[in-house]
Amino acid sequence: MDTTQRTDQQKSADRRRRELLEAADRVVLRDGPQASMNAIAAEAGITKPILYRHFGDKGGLYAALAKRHTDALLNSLRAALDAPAERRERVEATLDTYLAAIEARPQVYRFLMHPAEGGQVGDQGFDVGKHFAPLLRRMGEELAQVIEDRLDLGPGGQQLARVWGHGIVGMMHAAGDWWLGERPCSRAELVRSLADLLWGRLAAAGDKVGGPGF
Amino acid sequence: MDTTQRTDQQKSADRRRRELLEAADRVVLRDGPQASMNAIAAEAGITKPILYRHFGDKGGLYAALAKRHTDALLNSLRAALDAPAERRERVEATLDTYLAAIEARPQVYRFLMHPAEGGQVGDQGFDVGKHFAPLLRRMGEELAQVIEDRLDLGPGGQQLARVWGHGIVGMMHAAGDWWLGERPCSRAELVRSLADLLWGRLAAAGDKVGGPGF
DNA sequence: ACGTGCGTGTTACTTACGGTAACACCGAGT
DNA sequence: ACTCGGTGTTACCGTAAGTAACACGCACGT
Repeated sequence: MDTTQRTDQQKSADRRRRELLEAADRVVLRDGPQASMNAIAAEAGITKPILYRHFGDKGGLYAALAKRHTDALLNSLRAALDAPAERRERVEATLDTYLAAIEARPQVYRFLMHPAEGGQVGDQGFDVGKHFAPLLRRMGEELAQVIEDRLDLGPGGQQLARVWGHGIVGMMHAAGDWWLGERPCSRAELVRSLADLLWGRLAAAGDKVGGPGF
Repeated sequence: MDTTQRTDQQKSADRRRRELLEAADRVVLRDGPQASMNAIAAEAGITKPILYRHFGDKGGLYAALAKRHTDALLNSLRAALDAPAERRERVEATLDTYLAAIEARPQVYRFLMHPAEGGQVGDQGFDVGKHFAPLLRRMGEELAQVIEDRLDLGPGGQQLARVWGHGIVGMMHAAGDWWLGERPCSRAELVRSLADLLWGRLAAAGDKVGGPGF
C-alpha cells in the first residue's frame, strides 16, 4: 500500500540521513569548517551526489549538522538557566555551561560560528545580518524570551529584553572566543568577571586618580 | 643613484598599492566579502598576478584592506571615548559611533567581520580563536586598555579590564548585527538599552510576579 | 516469468576560484 | 646597441562545489 510503503521509505531515508550526518560530524570534528563534501562523502563510504540528494547543497548539510549541535547546546543552557537557584548563580551556571562546551570541542564550536565559509556562489544575494551564525541568533532569541518572561522591566520591556538577549550572548561569545585563544585565566575567573560586568560593576567602579573616569 | 632610485620606486609602488586598495574597496563595497581576486583586478584595470605581486595572497590583500577600515573606525571610536563628558555619555557616544558606522556601510562591515572566508587551502593549521575578525580583537584590546587606565577596579583589575573589553565589544557587535538585520528599533533606543544593560539594570530589575527571577 | 518503475549508487563532467609559471613589453643605465 | 629590472600579460594547475547521465537491484502489477 502506498502509506506503508512511504513510511518504510521515509524511515530508511531518515536512518540514512542520520548516518550521513554522523559521518559529517566526524569529519568536521577532525577538519573543522574546512571539511569538504568529498571528504564527508568518503567518510560515509559513499560519493558526493548522494550527499547532495539528501541535503541539497553544502549549506543544507551544514544547517542540518549545526542544528544538532545547536539543539544540544541550547538544551544544556536551558537546564542551567532553569535550575532552582538565585539569579546570579544561574547566570554564572549558564555562562559556565557555554564556556565548558566550547572548551570541550573547539572544532565543533568553530564550525558552528562560521558555517557560511567557503561558498563562492549563491551567497551573493542574502542581506546583511544573515551572515551571523544561527547558534548565536537562536541563543539570543531564547535568552531574550527568558528575560522577558521572568524579569519585570516595565514599559518597553519586551524590546529591552531582546536587545539584552542578543547583547549578553554576544558578550559571552566574544569573551569566550578570546579566552579560548589566549587562556588568560581559568574558566571560573572568566565566568565571575563576566557576571560582575552584568551586575553593574562597570557603572559602580570609581574613577582612577588623575583623570576623568571611563 | 641607488638611494633616490629606490625611493622613486618605493613611492611609485606605494601609490600603485593605494590605487589597488581603492579598487578593491569599491569591489568589496559592491560585492561584500565574496569579492573575488579576478573581480578586484578587473576593477583596478589589471590582472590577477599583479595583485599577488603586491599583496602576496588573498589574505594579504584582505588584511591590508581591513587595516584601513579598522584604523578609521578605531579612530572614530577613540574620539568618542575620549570626549570630555560623563562616563555614561561617553559610553553611549561610543556605542552610537560604532552602530552608525556599520549602518552606513554594511558591506564593509560584513567584510571586516568575516575576512577569513573562502580559503580552501592553507587555513587548515590555525588554531581556534584566530578565526575571529581582527577588528573585534583590536577593539576589545583597546577598550580593555581604556578601562584599565581609567577605572579603579582594585586587585586583578587588569585581567578584569581585558575580559570586560572583549565582552563589551562582543555585546556591541552581536546586538549591532542583530539590529542591522531586523531593525527592531531606532539606533538611539538600541544605544540606550545597551547602556542600561552595562549600567546594571539587569541586576537591579525585579522579578516578575508568578515565579523566581532570571 | 517478465518488464517497469524507483531508490540508490556510480563515474565523469562543468564551473569557478585561488594561485603560479612563463613569456612580453618598455624605459633607464652602461 | 644591449642588458636589466619593473610592469604587465596569457595560459595554466589544483581543488572544491555542484550536476548530468548512466548502472544496479529490488519490489511490484500483469
